[in-house]
Amino acid sequence: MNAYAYASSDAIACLRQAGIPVTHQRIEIARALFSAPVHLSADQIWAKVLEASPDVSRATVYNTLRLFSEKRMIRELFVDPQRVVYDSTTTPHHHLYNIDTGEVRDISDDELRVIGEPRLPAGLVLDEIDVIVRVRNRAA
Amino acid sequence: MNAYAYASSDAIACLRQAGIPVTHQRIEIARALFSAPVHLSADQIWAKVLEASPDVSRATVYNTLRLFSEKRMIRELFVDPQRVVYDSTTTPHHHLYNIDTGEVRDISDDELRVIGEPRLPAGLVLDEIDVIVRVRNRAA
DNA sequence: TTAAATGCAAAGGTTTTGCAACATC
DNA sequence: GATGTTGCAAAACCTTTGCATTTAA
Repeated sequence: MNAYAYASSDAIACLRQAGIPVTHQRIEIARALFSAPVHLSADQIWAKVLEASPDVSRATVYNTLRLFSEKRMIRELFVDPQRVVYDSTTTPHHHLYNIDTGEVRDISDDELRVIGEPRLPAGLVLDEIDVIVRVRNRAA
Repeated sequence: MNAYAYASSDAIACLRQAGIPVTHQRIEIARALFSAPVHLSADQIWAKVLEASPDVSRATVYNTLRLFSEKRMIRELFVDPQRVVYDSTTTPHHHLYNIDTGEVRDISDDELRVIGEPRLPAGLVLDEIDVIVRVRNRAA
């Protein structure tokens, strides 16, 4: 047992609901993500997982994060071209990205709202709308 | 001379206005970008440049695109984690990204509007707001 | 002439992949 | 026992960097 607020049993239920076969590694990755709202890179999540369970490989973390994204358990953020950030919150909201520090913060859906319906060309289906507010530290 | 609608003299004027020293390579890269509105990756732009001028290196294209972005002559789009797309249009607008094909299209500013002012934490300055509408081909 | 830009090739970092070993049901 | 998952290491990918050479003003 470790100090996570999110228990293994919760993770197992979550995986089952998503239709993902349960494994020890997937449980630990889910716990690293869902114990609290996080915005982390794959390697940061790997580091967190290793603290609780040293026998999880980097490749498994990368592949599992992709799987979780496909199942809509988490959201991929492309804030920086060289590193994907995973967001453990999937309810609709937007993001504030600090270019100087790399920090990602959530913006609530009612603080910033997207108005209008994009005319989708025929044969296309909406997947999601990403709004990223990029900020810098004062004095660029 | 080649078939570009955007002449070398236009490119030279554009570079001078941005405060960038004029070189043969930068002229060709500007012509590849500004002859028509484009959404292209660095390698795609390199390929276009090579058609007109075979003596431009890949590194110069990458470095020049970063320079142009810093000078706000073009805009960097992070639609996909493994490839930056450069947008030759800098007036405010949003983007439609086809996940299946990789295609990027512009959405006019009045078709989709962002309402609200994000509360910026003290010491932070707004850089820009990116709105990316992600779509798929029907039947995922 | 002199500072700056370029080209080449190598390094850098993140992510994916192939295949044997393993765990789960 | 059968199918799917994992681990390892290597490969793949895009992008940046160091340094000698060349170019532009």
